Amino acid sequence: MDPQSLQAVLGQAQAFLASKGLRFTKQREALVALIFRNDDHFRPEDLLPRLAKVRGSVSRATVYRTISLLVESGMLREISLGGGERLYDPNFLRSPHHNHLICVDCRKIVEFEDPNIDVMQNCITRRLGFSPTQKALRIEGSCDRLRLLGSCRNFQAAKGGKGPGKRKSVPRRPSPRG
Amino acid sequence: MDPQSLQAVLGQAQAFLASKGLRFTKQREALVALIFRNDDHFRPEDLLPRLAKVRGSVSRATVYRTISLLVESGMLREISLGGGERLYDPNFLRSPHHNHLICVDCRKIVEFEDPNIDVMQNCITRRLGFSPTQKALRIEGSCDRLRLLGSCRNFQAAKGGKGPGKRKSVPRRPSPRG
DNA sequence: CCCTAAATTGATACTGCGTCTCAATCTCGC
DNA sequence: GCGAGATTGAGACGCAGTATCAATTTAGGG
Repeated sequence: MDPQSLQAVLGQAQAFLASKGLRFTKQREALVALIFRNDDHFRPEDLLPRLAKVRGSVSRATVYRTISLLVESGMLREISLGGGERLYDPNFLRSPHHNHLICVDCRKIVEFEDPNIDVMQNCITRRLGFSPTQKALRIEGSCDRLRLLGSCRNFQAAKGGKGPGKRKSVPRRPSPRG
Repeated sequence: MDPQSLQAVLGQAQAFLASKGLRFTKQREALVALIFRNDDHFRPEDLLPRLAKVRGSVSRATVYRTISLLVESGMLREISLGGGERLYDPNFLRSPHHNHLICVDCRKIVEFEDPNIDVMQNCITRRLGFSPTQKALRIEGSCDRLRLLGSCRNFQAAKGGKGPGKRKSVPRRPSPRG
């Protein structure tokens, strides 16, 4: 995200907090800046070490509290992969209608927009007596074509690789087949 | 599930295990019977107390291990709600193509089938270079109409209500707004 | 600038869910 | 009955997230 947009996002967060009589503290500012600096989906736990590098760290409790506020403000949304894993997605500000396609094997996530599926989603939702919320449609698939090109499992490995000590390769897969 | 179908399911489980050189033990049989006796989505932890009533209990580790096997066999599927909550769905044997609509407020789940959305799901999946897996399409909505009729939050309350001591009303909702 | 009320923070304890370990037990085929 | 290998259960363990609470920070009034 370019610096100008980031400023706008910081302003939006500040405005939201102000509207609720809450404060725009240094910790919250640091978190918002970190979250919206790039487009990555993230886990709250991942933010801790990254914060430590930037400023004098922010406590875990504050991270979770701030994320809740951002979700409440609509600036951030939770997306849930399989396996109970949940990530947060900072890209809804730019692209409010996108959905996610997730690879069942490597958990790679691709964002997409599709007006047809939006219509259909609304249709089904209403047919079943629900109200559409413009939220969370998730499709699973297998990116085996990409895997053939070496960009699937390797994609994951590349992200976690050659980093700090703790490298847990493809963490959250049950895979009971010893 | 009628007794005859349940027999068939038990047979299917046994056959799957046999095909892998595994054993159809009393514990596994009890679990399969419990899981497929009715159509409810369930959490593994919920099975423990229910098992205790039926037979001399099965350990937690065995419950999780057996569920993994059933998922591997295709008889059971995981569905993930928001909030990191995951349930298991025993209904794919009967209705292999159904999807889930989930109420963002009360977490009520409605199953539905829709050939159009299946086609579209395949189309999008392929367009993005993935292979369809016939798995997990999840839509979120708000069942506020039902709530007006008193069957949404009350629906949850009714399920947990008037039971044992521990009644945690509408458990897994963050709801940071005091 | 000082003061007070209210919001915020961080350390820590705690919880729930799921996994791992390992010795004891069971089952199958012989 | 025997032995290899599968299975089980108890409990330790780990992780993500929540709750608690004293100490700190901030806004606003005087």
